Amino acid sequence: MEGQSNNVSDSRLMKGVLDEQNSQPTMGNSESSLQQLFHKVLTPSDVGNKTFVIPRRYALKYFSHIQHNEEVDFYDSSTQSWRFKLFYCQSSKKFTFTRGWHKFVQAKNLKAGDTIIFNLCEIKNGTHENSNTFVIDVVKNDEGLSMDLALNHNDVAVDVDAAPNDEGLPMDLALNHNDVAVDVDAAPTPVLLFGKQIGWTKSKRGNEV
Amino acid sequence: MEGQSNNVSDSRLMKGVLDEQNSQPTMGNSESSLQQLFHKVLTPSDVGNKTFVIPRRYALKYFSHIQHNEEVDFYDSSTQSWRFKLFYCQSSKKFTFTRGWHKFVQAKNLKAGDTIIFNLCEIKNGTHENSNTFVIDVVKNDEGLSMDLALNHNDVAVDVDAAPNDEGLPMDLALNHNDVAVDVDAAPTPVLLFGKQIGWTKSKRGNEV
DNA sequence: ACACTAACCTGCCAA
DNA sequence: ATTGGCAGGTTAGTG
Repeated sequence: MEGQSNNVSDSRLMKGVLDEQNSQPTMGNSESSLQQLFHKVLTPSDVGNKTFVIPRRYALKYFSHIQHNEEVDFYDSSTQSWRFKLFYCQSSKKFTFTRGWHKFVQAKNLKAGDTIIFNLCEIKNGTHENSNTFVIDVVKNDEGLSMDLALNHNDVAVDVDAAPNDEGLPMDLALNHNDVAVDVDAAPTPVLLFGKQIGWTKSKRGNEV
Repeated sequence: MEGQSNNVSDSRLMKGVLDEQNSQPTMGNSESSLQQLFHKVLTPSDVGNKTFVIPRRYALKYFSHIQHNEEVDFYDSSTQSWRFKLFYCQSSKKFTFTRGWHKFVQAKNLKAGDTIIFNLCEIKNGTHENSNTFVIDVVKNDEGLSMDLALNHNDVAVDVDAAPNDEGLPMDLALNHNDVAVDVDAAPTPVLLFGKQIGWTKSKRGNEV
C-alpha cells in the first residue's frame, strides 16, 4: 500500500506515456495537454453499490458527446485501461457509471471518502486528428486529510485551459459559459443528450445582450 | 370468484384444519389466530423466472428468524404443503424464494397480476409450545379487478393484531414500529439477518425519548 | 437444462 | 433541483 504512487500528480506520468505511445517526442505542453476536468469524493453508495453517480453538471459538460449506454475507456496512472458504461437514468435524471465501475472499485480498493479525479489528455498530432483520452487519478483518504484541502493547494493539472476551478462556481455559470454544454438561446429549446430529451433550456431573465 | 374457492377467506378454512390437526377442539380465536402478514401482486418475473421476490420490508419483518437457505413450509387452503427455499442475495440485498417456487407457480397456474397472500396461523397449545404455520392464499386475477381494491374492502384476515395495513405506511414507519424487524436503538448497531450483516440501524434524529 | 447467484437497469423518495 | 440511497424487476453469468 505504501509503494503505490496513487497521488494527485500521477496523471502527469500518464500524459508522458500517452505522448510516447503517440510516437511524438515529449517536448512540453505544446504537444499535449492534461486538463483536470473535475473530481468527486466517493460516497458510500459509489463504492457500496455497483454504480457511480456522476455529478450532473460535469456529465453535461464533459460527457454529453457520448452516446447513451456507450462504454468509455479511461486510463489510470499506470496506463491500465478501464471501461465504464455511461448510463443515463431518465426517471431520476441521473448520470452514472454502471458496468465496469465495480471492478474498478475493487481493484483500487476504493472506500468512501477517497477521491477520483477526471482528467482529459489532449494529444495534438499535427497532421493527424487530435486524440483525447480520459485519465483517472485516485487519491486515497488513508491519511484522513480532507481531499478538498489537498486539491486546493496541489500543483497537479498542467494546462488547465478554460476554467481551472469550475467546482467552485455556481452551476448555472459553469453550464453557460462554453464548451459542450447547453447553449442557451432566447427561446427554450429541448436539451438532447444521448439522443433523448432530458430537459429544456431556460431563457434566463436579464441575460439577453 | 363464483365456483372456485380461491378467494381471500380460504385461509380461514386452513385455520380450522390446523386446529383439528393439532387435536384441539376448535373453539374460536382463543385457541388459534390467523393473521394476514402481507400480500403481493405477482410480477411477470415472479411467474416467468424461478424466483419470487419477497418485498424487503416484509422479509425483514416476518422471515428474519429463518436461516439463510432454509427451506420453509407453507400451506395452501387445501392443506397441501409447499416448501420454498428462502434465499438472500447479498449483492442486491434482495430476498427471494428459489427452490420450490416454480412448482407452486405451475401447480396453481399463477399468472402475472395474480395475488398471493401470506398469513400466519398461530396455534396456542396451552401446555405445548405454540406452533406457527404460514398459510398462503391465492387470488386469481381472472376477473380483471384490481387486487388492491379487492383487498381493501374484504373481510379476510381475522385477528390482524398489530398493523393491518402496513402497505400504506412509509417504509421507515413500517420497519420501526414493532415485531421481528429492526429494533432501532440510540446507537447504530449492525442488522444481522441469516447470521450475516445486512446493514445498520440508523439513529434517527429526534427519535430519542 | 436447471438452480443458484450476481449484476444491471429503472424507479422512487427524501434530505 | 440535485443526488444519495435503496427497492425491486429483469437479465446475465456460473456451476
